[in-house]
Amino acid sequence: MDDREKQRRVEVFAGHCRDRSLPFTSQRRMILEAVLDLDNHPSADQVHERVARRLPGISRATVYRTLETLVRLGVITKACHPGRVVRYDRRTDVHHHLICLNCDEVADISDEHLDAIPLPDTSALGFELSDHRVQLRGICQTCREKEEGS
Amino acid sequence: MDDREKQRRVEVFAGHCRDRSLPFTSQRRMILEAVLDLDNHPSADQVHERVARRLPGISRATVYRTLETLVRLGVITKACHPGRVVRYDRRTDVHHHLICLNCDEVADISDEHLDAIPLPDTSALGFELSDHRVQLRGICQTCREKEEGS
DNA sequence: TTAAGTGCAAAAGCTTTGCGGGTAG
DNA sequence: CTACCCGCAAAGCTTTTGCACTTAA
Repeated sequence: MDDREKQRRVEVFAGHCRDRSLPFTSQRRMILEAVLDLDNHPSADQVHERVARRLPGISRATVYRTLETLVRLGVITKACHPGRVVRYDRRTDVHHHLICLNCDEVADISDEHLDAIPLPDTSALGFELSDHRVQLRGICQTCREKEEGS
Repeated sequence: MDDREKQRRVEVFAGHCRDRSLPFTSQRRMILEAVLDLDNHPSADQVHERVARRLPGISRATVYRTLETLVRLGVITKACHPGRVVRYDRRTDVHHHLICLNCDEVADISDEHLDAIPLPDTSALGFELSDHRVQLRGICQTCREKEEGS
């Protein structure tokens, strides 16, 4: 992500903080910047590792708490995947995922046809629909190469 | 799931065991039956709790190991969701999920239009596509009622 | 000033692993 | 017989929580 877009996203977060009278701390800013730098749907620990390069004393607890705050404010999202750790996604727009059923990795993919599919009416179920994601499930290149090698 | 369908699924698993010379133990059969009984994308611990009703001595380790075996054989699947525990899905056919962004719960939904959407060509990315799922994201009825109440 | 955030350390929750004994085929 | 599974307990990871101190506004 280029610096201009990153700066814009940080400003959006700063605005949310002002609106809600929440302190805009340097830790929070750096945690958001770290998520925006990472394009691999990082776990909290991977975010912590990256932030710690710039701010060596930062606590894991702060990273865990801040990531949940960012999700609650809608600044970032959680990625849906089959694994056992929470993973975050810097993207908040409609996009889709390639999911490897062998290693559980998630990669982004954009496709305008998938963006435009007609969604069913879920109001009868009491479900308030906001948006959608398509998961394309299969085997990633890395895992295929490993299988061939073995 | 009705008993006939359950019986059929158990037979499919028994066949896989015969093909691969794997022991078809009573623990394995009861663990599969428990997953087939549960329609809420249960965690390993929820499966363990249900199996333990019929087989009080069963170990958590056996449940964890057996669920992974069932996934590897393609008898059940893992559900993709935003939470921090692994959750299993008795369904192996194409279907879709309602995902609550508030409580992370997953509910099944079937829709023939979503089943039939055109999938992009991922071969250029080295990704071998097998199938797809659509995640419909929003707020579930339970969470909406809680919000109104507060 | 003060409400909220931060760091630390301990606790809690989920999952995996090593091992001795048991069992399906 | 023999390879594989089972139960147990301990270890390993990820995430949450309580508390004293610090800080943004």
